[in-house]
Amino acid sequence: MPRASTTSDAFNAVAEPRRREILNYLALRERPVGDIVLTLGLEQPSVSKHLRVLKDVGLVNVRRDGRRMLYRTNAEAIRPLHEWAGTFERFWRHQLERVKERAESQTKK
Amino acid sequence: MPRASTTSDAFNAVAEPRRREILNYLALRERPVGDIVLTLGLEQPSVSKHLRVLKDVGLVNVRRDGRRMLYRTNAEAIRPLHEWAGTFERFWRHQLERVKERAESQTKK
DNA sequence: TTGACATATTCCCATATAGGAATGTATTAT
DNA sequence: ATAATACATTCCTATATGGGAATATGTCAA
Repeated sequence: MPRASTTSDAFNAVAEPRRREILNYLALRERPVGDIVLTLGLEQPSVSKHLRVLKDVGLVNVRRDGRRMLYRTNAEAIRPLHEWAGTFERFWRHQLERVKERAESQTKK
Repeated sequence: MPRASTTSDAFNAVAEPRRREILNYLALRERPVGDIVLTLGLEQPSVSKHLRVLKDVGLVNVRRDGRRMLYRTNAEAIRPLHEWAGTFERFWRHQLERVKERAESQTKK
């Protein structure tokens, strides 16, 4: 069995660094494909393919404006990721405390 | 060019749902491989391979205990994911507000 | 209509996978 | 020493990938 498709969920879609960059870029406001190409320095077909993946998992929305397509990040679709990662917050806090405690006991010595 | 390796970073490593389950299971306390096998109902070699990936990207720590290997989630390694996703929080808040506003104006009508 | 512009799709390919099966390795118990 | 236990690794295979190049589609302008 190969890896799950990039379009199977948000986790797989954002595993690709360029797609994360695109999401960052499109978070503030909608942009045409050409702007992404220029700003991120990728090939146009490459950008279109990444956008296809992002659209398929609902991470971006699109609308047509003349001959341009305006894409925008759908932040809501990133929440599941944030929430899953957030369940570990209390654990890394504990870990940091223990590191601190050790550092303090070292200083006393 | 194929997809980046699962061991290239935390984003790629956690794209696999079983690996996320393993991280959840190992968050509270360290556990031997056999416990993961029984609890998650996976094949032992499969679990070992997933653990290898998680270890390579620093998402779990290991120590030997006799003939058992005790694994534990390193929550700290999940933070980058949480932080990246967190940068979108203000955007989904805005979106929710707009949804609320629309719902309210609908109610008035 | 024809051309220019903006974007999407297709074709090609090398590569990393996840699972299954079989086997290897390390440690303890007898 | 030998067997049993607990994990790890290797070999196999089908499949999805991302980039590059070429081409297709859709929309506006003259």
